[in-house]
Amino acid sequence: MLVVVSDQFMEKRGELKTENSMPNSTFSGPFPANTTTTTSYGFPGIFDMPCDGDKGSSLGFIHLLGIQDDNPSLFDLFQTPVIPSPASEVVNTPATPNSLSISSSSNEAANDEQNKTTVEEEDEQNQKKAKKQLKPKKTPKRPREPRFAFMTKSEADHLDDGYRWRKYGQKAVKNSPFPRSYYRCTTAGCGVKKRVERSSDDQSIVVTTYEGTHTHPCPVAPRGSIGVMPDSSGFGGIGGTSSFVIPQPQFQPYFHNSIPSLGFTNATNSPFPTFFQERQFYPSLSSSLLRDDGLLQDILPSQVRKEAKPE
DNA sequence: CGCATTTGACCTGCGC
DNA sequence: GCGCAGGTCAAATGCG
Repeated sequence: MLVVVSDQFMEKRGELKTENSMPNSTFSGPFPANTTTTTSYGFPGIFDMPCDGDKGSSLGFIHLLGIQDDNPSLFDLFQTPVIPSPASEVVNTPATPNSLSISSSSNEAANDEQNKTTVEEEDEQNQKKAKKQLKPKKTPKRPREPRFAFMTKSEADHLDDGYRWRKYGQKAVKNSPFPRSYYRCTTAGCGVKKRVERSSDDQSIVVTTYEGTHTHPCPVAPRGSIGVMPDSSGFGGIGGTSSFVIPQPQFQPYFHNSIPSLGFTNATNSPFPTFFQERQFYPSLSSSLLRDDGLLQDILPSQVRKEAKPE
């Protein structure tokens, strides 16, 4: 089971406070196949994610089971790109990029009280200060990149999505026994980041948040991913896969009335999740999905379903 | 040796 | 202003 959520939706709806407000448990499945779930964000939709639980690694592929069509929140928003307004985002940006020096001053003040420090310690502190000061000034607060947060049921924390990531940090998360890991795309010039953490409510659920958009093609075509499988059932052939095409967290007019092209998942920098594109390409699909209990079985060939859900 | 990961320190934003 | 928590940096370390 997987639920995808973009904070742009939430922000547009004014329901996103902080990322930590993500009510993980709200998204936890399984959802009955014919049930529309509305999250606390007012984000209705049903997604199904067959998982490769045996291998503990990851994901087979993503199913968009349906979106409540009479609710504008998701589908309409997907069709209506919500590019964060820099003006609104940067309104409160301090005009002083000197915060670093200010902070250094306070450090010096603090150091003044520590007259017992040895020469070595002072040198070390000076070196640290110098090192800090050598850092390029922090750029003014940037508008936050569009983000996708989604949950996957997996024993593996870091899912192979075809891109190469470097872990650059890990932090303990308040009210959660599990740390949050921070990854950055290793491709030069690509500033996409992602955070990975386990749900404190269900440790089998991994919450992954992507931020930014890849500026390059996927360097490694995920094995058996949606994009590379010849099976064009629309939801990708699967079977023993351990990776998938990660959604590209971007909202672009690209989707609006775009011409369906089944080549969209060719591991390129396609700006949007495959399954959302699918949704866009077949807008009538989910309507029927939601009105009957066909759902997955209506979408997928029986053979694929069998592979997807070996249980 | 080069690259990835770990981890403690630091920076920053936000709420009180 | 202060403290807290999230996010990032970068040196140290590990690994192939």
